[in-house]
Amino acid sequence: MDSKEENQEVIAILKQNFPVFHNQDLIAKMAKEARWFKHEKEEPIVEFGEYPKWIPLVIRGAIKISRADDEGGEIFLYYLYPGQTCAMTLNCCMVDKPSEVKAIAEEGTEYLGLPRKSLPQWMLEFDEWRQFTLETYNERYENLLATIDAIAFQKLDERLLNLLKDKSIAKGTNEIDVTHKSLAEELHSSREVISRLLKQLEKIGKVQLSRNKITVNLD
Amino acid sequence: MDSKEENQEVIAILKQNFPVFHNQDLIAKMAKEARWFKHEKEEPIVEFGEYPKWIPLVIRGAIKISRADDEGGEIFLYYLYPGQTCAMTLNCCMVDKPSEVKAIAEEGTEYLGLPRKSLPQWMLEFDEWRQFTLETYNERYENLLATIDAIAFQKLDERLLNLLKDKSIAKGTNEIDVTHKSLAEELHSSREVISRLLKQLEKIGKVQLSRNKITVNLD
DNA sequence: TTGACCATGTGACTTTTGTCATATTTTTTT
DNA sequence: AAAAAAATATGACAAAAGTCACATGGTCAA
Repeated sequence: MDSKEENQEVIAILKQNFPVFHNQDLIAKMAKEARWFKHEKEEPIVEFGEYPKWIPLVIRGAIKISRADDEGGEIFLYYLYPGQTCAMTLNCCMVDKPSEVKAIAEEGTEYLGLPRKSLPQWMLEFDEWRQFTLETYNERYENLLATIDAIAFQKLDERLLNLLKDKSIAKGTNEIDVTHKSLAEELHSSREVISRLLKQLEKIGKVQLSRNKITVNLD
Repeated sequence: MDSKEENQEVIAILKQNFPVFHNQDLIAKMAKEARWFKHEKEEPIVEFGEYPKWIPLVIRGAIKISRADDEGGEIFLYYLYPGQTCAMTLNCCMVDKPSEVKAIAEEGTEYLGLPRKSLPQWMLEFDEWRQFTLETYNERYENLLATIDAIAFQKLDERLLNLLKDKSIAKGTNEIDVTHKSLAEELHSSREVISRLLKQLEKIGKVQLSRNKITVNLD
């Protein structure tokens, strides 16, 4: 396939996953300057403190965004799904500052990376791009508020069940491959506690447990 | 004082508090269209679910932003100080949606309200305004991350002390007029627990307690 | 000044969560 | 196959935070 055909395909994929964009000129520029990224499951995409150079337009899979503290503590924030991008990265790219969050591919994930140097120009030139930027900020702001609600107002068992439901959505199946240990890390809790709560959830029929796998009952 | 002189004064105050803005044209438009707001201590500025019509450029005092859940629960998010504006309001005004947070004057507070209808035009016209918008989003995003860090990683006594220090900064004095009850609400805890923790903090010399007043020792 | 209403203090107890120790089972490595 | 590593289970206990009950003392209005 020659480069022109390839470009046509990128444009098609962009249009399919980001129907927000209509402006042909903008779409052409995005397709032309974008680089294609693939990440395997569990692969780190952006580390805490790293300077992102590409804004990810998610095409397939899900990206897990989480926050880390000084002593290896971690807490899950939210997922990025196809059709979305990351406000944090957007911001980092606009002002060239290090990321305050960590991004990991939750599943096999593909995204189009837009180079940061193009942003200022697009910001000036395209109303659609400004609109997209604002909506992205807005969505992430809401995600963070939802996270705060969860930590401040919910008990651990409730948060655990919600996390499992989130993962089920992120993976597109109710069979989730996780260990109790990794769940504990994402909720900033301890393995034993999570094991116990999972047992309780199993007892009341919300989940089924097996080794390295949890099946969520979506009602 | 005639309206032209008054306008000159607004311009001076704007420049003084928001040195980010240099563009005379933008400053003139802001001054012309802004409305002046004053709020007494404890006065509500924006309720949860309300549609804000004015973007506040804080001139004096401090605005407390907090989040509420369905059952009257509440949690403090952050303060807005002179020279700042509210990303949430900015967003609400851009897309005309209800506020997801609550704003209350922590002290006697004054701000310039910019009418939402002017935003789209300024966004197109002024590079400085775009820049200011982005920086505002960025700051609020960082505030929320800091809040999440606090709730997820810190214990209640640490959060309590930090809240008192924040208030001390917001009020510009280390003598704070608060009741244990209101502190408990802001931290989404209970009055008795806060009373006990305050006693402990007093014992180790971090604060002095008296009725309706707490003196913070800043070291 | 008397009673109503706050704000605060405190003991006793519960719930939730975290920690430690130890056991069992499965998987992987050698 | 034996040893090591990883995942899970579980009891006992500790710490953090929440709840209930009740006491005390200040403030303010009638």
